Amino acid sequence: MEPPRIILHVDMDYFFAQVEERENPELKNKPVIVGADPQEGRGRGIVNTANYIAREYGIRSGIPISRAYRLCKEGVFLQPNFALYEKVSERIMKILRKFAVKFEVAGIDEAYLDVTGKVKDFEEAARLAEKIKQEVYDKEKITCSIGVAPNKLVAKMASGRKKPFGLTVVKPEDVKKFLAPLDVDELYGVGPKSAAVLRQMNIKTVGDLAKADPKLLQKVFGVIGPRMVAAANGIDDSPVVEYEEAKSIGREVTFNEDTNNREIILNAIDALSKDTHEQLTAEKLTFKTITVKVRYENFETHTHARTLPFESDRLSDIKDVAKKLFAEVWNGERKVRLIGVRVSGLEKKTKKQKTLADIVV
DNA sequence: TCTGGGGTCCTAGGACCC
DNA sequence: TCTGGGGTCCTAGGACCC
Repeated sequence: MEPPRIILHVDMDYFFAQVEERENPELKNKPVIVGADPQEGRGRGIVNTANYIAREYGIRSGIPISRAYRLCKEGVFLQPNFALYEKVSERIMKILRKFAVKFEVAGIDEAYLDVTGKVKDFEEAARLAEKIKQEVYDKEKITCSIGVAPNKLVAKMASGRKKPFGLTVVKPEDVKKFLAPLDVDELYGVGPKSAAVLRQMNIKTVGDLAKADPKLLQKVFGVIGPRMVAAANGIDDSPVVEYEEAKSIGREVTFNEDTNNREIILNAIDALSKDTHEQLTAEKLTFKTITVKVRYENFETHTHARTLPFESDRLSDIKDVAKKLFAEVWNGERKVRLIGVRVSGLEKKTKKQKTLADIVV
């Protein structure tokens, strides 16, 4: 028998708002909401993070900023300062990395650490997790919560159980009884749509899902059906991986007001193409496929894509094709809420690729 | 109540090739 | 005279995650 892996999931507590509190301690006793500009209740967009005081008003990540404003007019509403959060995040990741045998960044405020072999058992892992929490706090004055478990899935589910500055350890023999009472929509990978279908099948808790017939779920959900049953049983072999190449890069904007002004939309496509191209250049990547995304005022969303007969690194290819694609789908009248540009079919740049694009054009 | 912006993975149909 | 089977690429849409 293989010894169990020991995986930590580190999750910064209410990260964006906590960084803002650290920069400006006066915020600590106030409801702080980081997200889109509320514009006195007319603003678009959503709440990114709210501190615990704001949560007492019913404010949560993901709710419309206009609703958050109505719930708490006296709150401190801040627009996200991503450059700052990224700097803080990088420093914290550097601290975390040195404790791990294998290390994986999972977004700006989360990471997985595989510490198998570095600690002898889950008791020692728990002591290590406490040490990590303390060091992050001492050096960066940011609290985080940690889940310790035999795999990433359970570690992730565990880190959110006690917050803030919490630690939850789930030993291999306790995995099933840890998961079973949770509501089915709390399982990683089960969103609102799947949860609604599961509830109709009378599968309400993760324990119910663990006992369900994988064949039946495969009929209803396809390949993710049996995977959901495995997850409900706490089974997850996915490794902690250091880094993976991006498969696509893109930018999108929601307009302040829905618009059918061609010039405004085309200017936005120019700007989005330029931003996308800058990242592409920075990462020395070429692309083959350009995709335009259009969302109308009723939230109806369409994508339209074209693949080039060659690998390109040129901004003009993104702009020209994106505009052409947009012209092909837009009737010139419908009001547009969001426009997006994305490139995929990415390859690391090599010397010789350039010539092919030059021959074709 | 009115729904951001960055992504990933899966499905399904059609074109095309052997 | 009724029209295989497998594989890959492309496109569009949808669920999900942070």
